[in-house]
Amino acid sequence: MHGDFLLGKKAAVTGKRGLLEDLVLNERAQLVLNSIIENYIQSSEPIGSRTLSKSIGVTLSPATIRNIMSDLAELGFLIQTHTSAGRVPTDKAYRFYVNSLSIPSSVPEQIKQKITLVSTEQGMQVEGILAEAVHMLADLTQFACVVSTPKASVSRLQRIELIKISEDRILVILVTKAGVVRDKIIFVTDSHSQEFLNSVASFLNEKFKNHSMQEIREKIHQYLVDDRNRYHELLAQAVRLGKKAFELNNPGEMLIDGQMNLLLDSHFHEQSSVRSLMDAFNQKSEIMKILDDSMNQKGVHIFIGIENDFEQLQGCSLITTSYRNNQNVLGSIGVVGPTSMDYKRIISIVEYTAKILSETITERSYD
Amino acid sequence: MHGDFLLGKKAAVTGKRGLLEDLVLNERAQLVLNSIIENYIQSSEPIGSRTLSKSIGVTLSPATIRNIMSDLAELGFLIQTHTSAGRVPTDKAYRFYVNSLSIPSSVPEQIKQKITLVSTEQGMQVEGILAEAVHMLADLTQFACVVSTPKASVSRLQRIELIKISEDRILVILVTKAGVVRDKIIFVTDSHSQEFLNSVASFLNEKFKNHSMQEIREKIHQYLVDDRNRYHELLAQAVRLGKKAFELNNPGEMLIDGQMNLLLDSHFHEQSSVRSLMDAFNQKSEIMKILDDSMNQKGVHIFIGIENDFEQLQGCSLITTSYRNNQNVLGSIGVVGPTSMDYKRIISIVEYTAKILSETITERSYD
DNA sequence: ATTAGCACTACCATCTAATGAGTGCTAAAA
DNA sequence: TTTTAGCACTCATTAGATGGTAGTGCTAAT
Repeated sequence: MHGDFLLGKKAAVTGKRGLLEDLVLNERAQLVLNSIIENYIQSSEPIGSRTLSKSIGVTLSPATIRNIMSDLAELGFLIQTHTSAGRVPTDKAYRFYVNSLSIPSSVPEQIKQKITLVSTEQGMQVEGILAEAVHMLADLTQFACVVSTPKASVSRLQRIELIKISEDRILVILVTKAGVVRDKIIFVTDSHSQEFLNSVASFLNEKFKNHSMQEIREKIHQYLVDDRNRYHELLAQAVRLGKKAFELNNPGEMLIDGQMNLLLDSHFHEQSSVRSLMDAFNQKSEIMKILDDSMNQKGVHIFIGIENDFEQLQGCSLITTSYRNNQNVLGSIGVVGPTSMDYKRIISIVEYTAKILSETITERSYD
Repeated sequence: MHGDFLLGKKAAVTGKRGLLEDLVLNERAQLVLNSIIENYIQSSEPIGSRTLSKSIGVTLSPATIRNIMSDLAELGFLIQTHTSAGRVPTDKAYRFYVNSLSIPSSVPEQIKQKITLVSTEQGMQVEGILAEAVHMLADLTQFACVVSTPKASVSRLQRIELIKISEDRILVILVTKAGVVRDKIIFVTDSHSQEFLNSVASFLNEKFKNHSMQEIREKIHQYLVDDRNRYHELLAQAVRLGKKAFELNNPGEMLIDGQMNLLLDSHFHEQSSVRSLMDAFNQKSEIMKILDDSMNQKGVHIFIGIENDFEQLQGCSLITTSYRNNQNVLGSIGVVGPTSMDYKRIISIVEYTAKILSETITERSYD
């Protein structure tokens, strides 16, 4: 309870780091900081000492709060837009705040009811379900939302079909266990009859059903290097066509929804930042990278402002988590919003949405 | 020839000052009007008599121009934002202007080079090509662009595949001649072996290949009402499954790109109009209707502001045209921008893009 | 250690010209 | 009769000036 001014002193002594690890001081400073953050999340306006002294639970005079704020500012948790303005939390502050959110807050029943995927009823495919999920998420959060489609490499084969289109073109249709249908055209130098393609397809189906694309590619590679297989006509052709058919050519798609929400959001009304942000969405690759990374780790991932490696996203925060079926992690879904978003709320919504999405997709999986 | 000299006609009818009835003056009024429009398209700022007197080719004093402008205003071609402001063209003026563009202006070589669809190289499908086309169009025009995917009803069957997913689910894959692959799941009450499904599929393929979906649906209907077919086991099942498989369940999709362009466009910076415009895009159905209509008529279609039946689009202009393969008109592609868009330029770009798109898709068609 | 008081800062909304681009009208010139 | 010059007028936009307000930092008293 005592030693409030130790805040600054201790900061100096400990090199401004051990400060908030100190229990006593920590509690009050933390209270003030969290209070500022939550106020700011609500109002989006700089918080002054007077305002805070009223809204905060404990009775602290504005002057006291000013002292604490001053220290917090010195530690880089708060900044002022100008000399006589209130304080605004920095990215560092949000990080601190988010870390302190130990118990994941539950989603209000009212919101839960909104998070349902109706697409199941129709004969809709995975892509459609994802589109619906990301749309719903955008609607609920009023931010931009992204979802990566299931990675081809991890998904396992349900069925392959080869359809002769012309003398040199074959349409390949891959159906994965996760319920994704992919089609692409491969070009061949020598013509095959549809009957022959059928036997190749059934050979491939037999050999590779239930294997992941990654595995299949590896096995095909083995066949290819094994010289003995040359003399088995069907096998040789199957391997040759299979190589092309399973070649990784779909780089993993990403669906975006709610970009407008950001444009209409007051936090992004500085023209320049909006432009580059939209470019970031158009480019896709960088955001894909983030989604891919978050696929491989459990739980919710939070990237706040400057923490983003991708420069154009350094003005926003990202909240992502993975979705899965009962077998594999398939992809990630996430929200892109201002750094001053309501983390508690958004995190819980993203989490819950991913859960529902996972359940829905599991239902639809072909196992 | 649209020689509708609205100007002259109306002037004659109203006996307006005798000024604009005269052919010579008429020409001059037209010159002034077109000059105002083209100036405004460039600058987006109200055009005053002094400015115009300088920029216009003919030497006319500001005072004279004021007189002409005053008349044009009275005829509803121009309005003033406030008493002492310059004049701004109305929708009626744009319509007049567009009608007077008799010779379709050609696309500059520089732009032509930009309008190429690279997707052909990869084994990309029609949907991908459309996405690329609409993206390119959005990039080039800096407006929002839409394209409708090929209508299922007119496209002809290349191949159908039935894949057993579970006891009660069958994955149907339809490949059309236009190169579109559609998949959907149908639910059945009694289980079939994959072998049986194969025979059903090959039966359907044999019977219906090259027929349009519309025709197929009709034929199936005939089979259904013909009682005799009940006793042919395969036929009966084929018809039953075929009915579900060919059921029109994809309402025709639409791809949108470049919505942001509108949001960043100064003409749409009044919050309210932006909102409703974006809602219009989200709704899709109304815009689809416009695209569908324009599919059935040749050439480029232009809808200026108030001419749009759809209220939320009455603040913009639409320019659409159809694309096709060598057999059928497949869909439409279009641009949505401010009424003050550079019609000459946009029209020619839309036209040329559709041409390239048609060529690309024709190449990829399975004929 | 906390707080009250005070001087100070900077933003913000409001008001007031001053400016300037534009008009309409009239009367003179072509 | 048509065109133009001239003039009075309108109204948006801009730049200063002003008072109010929300905030700070510092100091001295509690």
